[in-house]
Amino acid sequence: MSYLDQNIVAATDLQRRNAASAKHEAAIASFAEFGAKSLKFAPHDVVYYEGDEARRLYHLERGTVMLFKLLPDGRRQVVEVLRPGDIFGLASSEEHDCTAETLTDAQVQEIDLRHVETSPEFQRRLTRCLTSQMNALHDHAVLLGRKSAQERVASFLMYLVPNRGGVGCVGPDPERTDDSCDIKLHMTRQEIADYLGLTIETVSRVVSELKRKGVIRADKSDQIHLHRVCGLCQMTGFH
Amino acid sequence: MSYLDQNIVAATDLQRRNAASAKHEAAIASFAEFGAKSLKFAPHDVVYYEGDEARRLYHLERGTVMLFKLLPDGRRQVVEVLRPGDIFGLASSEEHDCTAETLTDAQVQEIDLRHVETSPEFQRRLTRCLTSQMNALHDHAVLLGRKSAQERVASFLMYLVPNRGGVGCVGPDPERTDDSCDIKLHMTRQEIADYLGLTIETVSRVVSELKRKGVIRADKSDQIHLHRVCGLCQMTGFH
DNA sequence: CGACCGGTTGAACTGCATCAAGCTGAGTGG
DNA sequence: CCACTCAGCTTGATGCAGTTCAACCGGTCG
Repeated sequence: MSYLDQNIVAATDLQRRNAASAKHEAAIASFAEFGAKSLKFAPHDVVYYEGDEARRLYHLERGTVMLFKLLPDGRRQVVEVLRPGDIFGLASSEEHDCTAETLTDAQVQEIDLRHVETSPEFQRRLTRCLTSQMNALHDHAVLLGRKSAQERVASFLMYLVPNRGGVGCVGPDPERTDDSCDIKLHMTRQEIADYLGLTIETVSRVVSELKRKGVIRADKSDQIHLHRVCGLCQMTGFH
Repeated sequence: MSYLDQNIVAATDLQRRNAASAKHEAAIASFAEFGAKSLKFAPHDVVYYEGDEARRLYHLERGTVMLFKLLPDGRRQVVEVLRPGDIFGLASSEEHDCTAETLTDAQVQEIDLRHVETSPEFQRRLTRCLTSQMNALHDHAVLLGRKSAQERVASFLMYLVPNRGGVGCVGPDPERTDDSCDIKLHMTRQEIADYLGLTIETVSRVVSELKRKGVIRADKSDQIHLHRVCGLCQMTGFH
C-alpha cells in the first residue's frame, strides 16, 4: 500500500476513532494546581484525532508532538511542531481540527477545560502560549508560501538550534570560538516533507546538497552536525 | 520601480516607522467597557508595522484588515485576512511580528494591554478569538503547503461565502432553489497572490479558467458571481 | 538469509514562475 | 469630448524548481 493510500485510509477513518484516554500514568506537578493528570506516550502515539470531540486541553511537558491535517485524498500537512511548554487541543468548534501525534517519547498533562473559564492565572499562561504559537504559524506561512526548498530546509534546521534562527537571530554566541552545533531531528523525511510542504525526495536532495557544500554533516539520518550555524542561517531567506 | 523593489524599500524601512496613532476619531461602544478608543481607517492604511513596539491590542469592528510579513528581498506573505470581531496586535515579544494594513474602510478599537492581564471576561473573549484564528491558520497552512493553484483560488473564493467552505461545509441552503452567490473580493490580484502563495499571473489565469468553465462570472475584477457555490466547493480539495 | 522500511539518487515531466506584451477603465487635462 | 496616462489586470511564450516515477542502497528484524 502506498503512502498516499495509507493516508486515505487514515483520513476516512478519522471520524470513527477516539484516541488518548488509554495510556495514562501517574500524575505529576506543573499544572497540578489545575488538577492536571499526567500521561505518557511512546513515539508515534496519537493523542487525539482530527474530528474527535474536544473535551480537554493538553500541556506538553516533555518530548515533541506534531499537529497535522489530512485532505481526503491523503495529502498531509503538518501544521505545528510543539515543544515542551506548549499547550494544544483547544478547539473553536466541538471537534479537534488537527490530529496530534507524538514524534518522540512524550509526557503530556491533561487539563480540564473548566480552567479555561475560571482561572485568570491559567488564562494568562494560555494567552501567552497561544500568542507565541500564532507567531510561529505566521513564520511558517511565510515559509510555505514564499520560500524555496533550500530555504525551507535551512529554516527548519535553524528552528532546531536553541536561541537561533528567525528574523531576530543574534548571530553566534561571542563567548564561543566555533559556531557549530549538533541537532537531532526526531522526524522522518516524510514528516519533515509534510511539515515543509515538500516531497520526501526534495528534502533528501536538499540535505544531500547541504552535505556536499560542507554546511552540515549527517552522522545518522536524523542526527545532524551543523558546521557553521551562521552559514546555515544565511540560507533561510531571513537575511 | 518594480513591485519587488518597492517591497524591498518597505522591508528595510519597517524599523524606522511607527504607524497608527495618527488617524483616530470618536470613541464607540462594544469594548468600551475596557476603555477602548475607536479609530477609523481608509483602505490601505497601516495600523502598525512589523517591528513597531507592541503596546496595544486592536479589535476590528468594521471592514477588513490583512496581516503580512516581508522577507528582506521583498517577497511578501499575507498571513491572515481578518474580519469584524477579530482581535489582532497581540505579540509574544516586544514587537509586532507582522504589518497590519486595512483592505477596506475600517473601524478599529484600540484596547489597552492592561486588560489582557486583569479582566477574566476579556481573557475569555480573547482566548475564543485566538483559537479560531489558529484554526484558520491551520487551514491556511494546508492551503499553502499542499494545494494546487486552482484549489487555492477556489478555497479563497469559498472563504468569502458566508457559512460555506471549509471541511464541514453543509452544502447549499435547502431553503433556496439556486445555489449562486455574489461576493466582493476587496483585494487586488497582488494581495490575493500574496495571500495564496502564488503570483499575480497565476491568480489571473486561474480566475480566467474558472470563467471559461462557467463556474464564475466576473462583473468587475473584484466583484464575482458564483453560479453554483457547491460546484466551486468541489474544487477546493476538501471534497 | 530474505523481507522490509527509510532513505538516496537518477531521469523525465509538469505546474507554476518568469519575462514580455497588450488590454481595460478610471482619472486628467486640453 | 477625445487624447493621454497610468495602474491593475490579462494573456502568451518560455524556463525551471520541484514533483513524479523508478531503481537502488543500507540497516534491522524475524
